[in-house]
Amino acid sequence: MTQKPFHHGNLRAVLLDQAEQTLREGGIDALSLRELARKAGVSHGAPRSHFIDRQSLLDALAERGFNRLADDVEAVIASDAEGYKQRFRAIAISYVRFAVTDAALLDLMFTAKNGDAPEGLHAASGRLFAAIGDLIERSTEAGVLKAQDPYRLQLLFAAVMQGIASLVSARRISAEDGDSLIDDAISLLVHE
Amino acid sequence: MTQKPFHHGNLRAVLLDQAEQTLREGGIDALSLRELARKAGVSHGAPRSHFIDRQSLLDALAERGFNRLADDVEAVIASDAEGYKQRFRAIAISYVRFAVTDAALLDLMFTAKNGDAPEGLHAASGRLFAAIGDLIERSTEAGVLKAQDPYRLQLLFAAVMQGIASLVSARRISAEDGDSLIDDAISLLVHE
DNA sequence: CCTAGTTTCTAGGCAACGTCTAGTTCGAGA
DNA sequence: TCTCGAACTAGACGTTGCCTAGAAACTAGG
Repeated sequence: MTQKPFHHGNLRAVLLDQAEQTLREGGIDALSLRELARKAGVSHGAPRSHFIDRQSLLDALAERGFNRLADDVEAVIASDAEGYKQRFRAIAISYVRFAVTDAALLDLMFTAKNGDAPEGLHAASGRLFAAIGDLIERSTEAGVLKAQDPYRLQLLFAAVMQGIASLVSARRISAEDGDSLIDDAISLLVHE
Repeated sequence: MTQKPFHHGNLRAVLLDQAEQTLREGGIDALSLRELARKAGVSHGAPRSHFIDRQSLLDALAERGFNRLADDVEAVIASDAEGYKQRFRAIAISYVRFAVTDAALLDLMFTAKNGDAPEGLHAASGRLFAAIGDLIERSTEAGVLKAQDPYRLQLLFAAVMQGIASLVSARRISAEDGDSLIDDAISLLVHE
């Protein structure tokens, strides 16, 4: 019978995983540091060694979310197999799927904190937008975009995705309608 | 010297106004029922007569938000003076301005509660989307829209606005960039 | 191997909050 | 005028985030 070691050794990662799960099941109101500690089998003060604040935990969660989304987008871009239109579509679908399965986390990611975001979070969100910008740039060179200014188009694409995700996440439209909207939007933005 | 009456008489409205103000200044984390009661000069249990829950207060706030936005949109539609493009633009600008000044409230409005929303809230959000749908319909008859299915176009327009508002509200883009994005988006959707 | 220093975790305490309940005050209708 | 329900008070309970002192365990440098 192995006895519980004093040092957990992996607490930070465990807390983040559990927090993400809780966020998925019960939303942000269900997320409490003490409850997280309880589930991890540590004392209520233990999380403080890894997250000075509740907000600091939320920031770390948002950062992970951005990185996961950026990974998806970069993977799509890296797969040169399909055409540009298909790649835009794949990105948008990833985005909406994320919005469906992790609505509360997406909220967290796009809720402006008072003042400024910590460095890691800012970098992670930058990764996502840079990846989108990259695809836009390549598409511009390929001449398949219906607009001129790449930066503004990048913002517009991000806005459309974020908007669809927001409506789906708020249950205002179904995930299927979300997919239809993606097709509509991409048809307006990209010709192939 | 008039003595403080036992019955406040207007407590519900006062609480809502103060809550909206607090939301504007400190975000949702700064919103507490007890603090609201303190500012209103009533006991900490008084709000319970009007809002059984904290969530019930938030729902009421979201409902007011939707109604205010719907009022704006309906007012724009009612003013037949300008062309359709200008009216779409005016609506979108109202939307983004709302997102800037009441970011936390907009978050509240588009955050899916677990389960279903109360009747009043659902009706209020329906008003907003119906108003937008109305303008879309009229524009379709006038033949100034670049897409076919009115319902999907309504959703797309809503998604674009919500997306721009979301990015602005999250401070990811400036309000000025938001206005530029509106022009870009409307150019794609409407010709005149 | 051992020891000093640092990180991780425990344990206890504090103020604030949401919620519940019993009882009080007021106003409006029979 | 009486009654009854709505609005409000006051006190309590459990939970939370945050703080602090100190114990435990890992990590280097000798």
